[in-house]
Amino acid sequence: MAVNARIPKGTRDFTPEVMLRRNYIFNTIKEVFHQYGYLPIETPAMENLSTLMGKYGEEGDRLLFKILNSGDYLAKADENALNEKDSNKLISSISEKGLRYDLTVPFARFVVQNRNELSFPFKRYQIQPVWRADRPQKGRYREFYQCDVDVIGSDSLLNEVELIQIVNDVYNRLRLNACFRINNRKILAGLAEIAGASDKMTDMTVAIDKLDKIGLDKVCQELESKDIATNSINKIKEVLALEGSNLEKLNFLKDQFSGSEIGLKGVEELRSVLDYLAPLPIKMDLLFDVTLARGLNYYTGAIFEVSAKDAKMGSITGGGRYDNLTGVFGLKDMSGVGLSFGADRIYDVMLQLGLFEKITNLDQTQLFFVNFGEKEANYCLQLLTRLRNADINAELYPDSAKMKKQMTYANQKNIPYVALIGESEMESGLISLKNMTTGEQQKLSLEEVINVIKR
RNA sequence: GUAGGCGUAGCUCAGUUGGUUAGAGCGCUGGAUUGUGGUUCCAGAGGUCGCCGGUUCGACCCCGGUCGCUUACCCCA
Repeated sequence: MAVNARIPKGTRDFTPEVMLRRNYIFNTIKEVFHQYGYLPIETPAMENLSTLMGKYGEEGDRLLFKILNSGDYLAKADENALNEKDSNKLISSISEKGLRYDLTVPFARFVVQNRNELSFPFKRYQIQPVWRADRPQKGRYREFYQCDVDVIGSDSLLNEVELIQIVNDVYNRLRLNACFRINNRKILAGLAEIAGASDKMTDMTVAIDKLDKIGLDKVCQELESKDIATNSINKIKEVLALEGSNLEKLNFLKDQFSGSEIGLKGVEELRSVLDYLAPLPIKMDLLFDVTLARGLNYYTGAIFEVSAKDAKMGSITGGGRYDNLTGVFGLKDMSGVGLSFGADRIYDVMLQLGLFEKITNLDQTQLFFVNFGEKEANYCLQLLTRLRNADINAELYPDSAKMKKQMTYANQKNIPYVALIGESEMESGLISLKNMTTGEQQKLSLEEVINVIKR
């Protein structure tokens, strides 16, 4: 009985065709990162569960993939938990490792562990898969890639500015129209403060984050259900109704926050960032959005979220500033800011918008040699070496199969040129070169072939 | 964890108020074309209708269960 050839739910295989496109995205992102002085790191797929647990909230713990201990793990299992069938209690005695849930927490662990090797501010990027055990749906996978870029060890707002420029550059290069929304956790804290609901800040942000999805009435309902006072809700409503330009909104909030130090700080931070950016060429929309909250609790300053303007998809990039991410690992006063590009969603959006069609991919085979037989194949090997030395991707069909079969192969691989070398070509020293797009064919010397393909 | 939708050829899907031989397009294989792919024409292969059980003279169709996929909610890239 054959084993079912399947992969786990929410995971994917990537064919060569898909990988060429994915690499185009990854390479574009990397090039921009390099331009701004960020360098790559990698961390292991698995971390100790103690590193991961408790960093993403209760929901996050549930969504962590845990790795069963090696060996006879049941021998050391907590017997009480086992008898009571209490999974949560059992975990710590049978599993001590888990797959990473994002790249930010492993990065914080990395910074603390390697602090003596690093020079600060430390600018790194990291492009690796992460895993989440939630239910897959549109644009959501159980294994997906994040492209994180962070700078840690500097609280300068120039870092925020730089990251916004990076996002702008990446989406310009990918020809994707982006809408960059920005807010500041301190503004949300200020809002909670002037509404007299400071203790309910998390509930408040979670609720108002849903404004564009469920509408104002439902948001107020949710606020009520969280025991937030009616006059607080009215105050919050007033701010949510805010319209106008980014600066108009900031000015309005400045007045509102006269009694909130933290709120004013948030307004000033955001204003500085926008002031820095004003004279710079930013093509994407840049929108101050008071309703932007973002779930992760470790953000303390700016928060960002980017969506594609022409496609229906969740956010394709997100991030923010965190003042104390390394604190839990014993390193205080390390402010950092960063964001993460969701490569899989970017891919889905670009596919949806047909943006891959214009990309000519240089990674593919450029010249294909038909195999006419033993003698001819031997002759081709010499030519292939010279072509590859001239930086031309070239291959020879391994069997002297029927011409039709070989041509079909070249066609399906989308190879633009085919070389035919039989007896007459070997005698003349020329190559019959067929252009697979136009169907034209001519006899050329090797040098001429190189020139035609390089053109 | 909650709630919907869908499982028929390699892929995308049609189908029958339950009736004997289950269809299309694309793809695949062969031929027209033994030194020419893509286009065109001709021919062909390929399905226990997800699985198990029930109702029925008879089930791809109806019912129950089960597995798988998918969408939305929570949450999130």
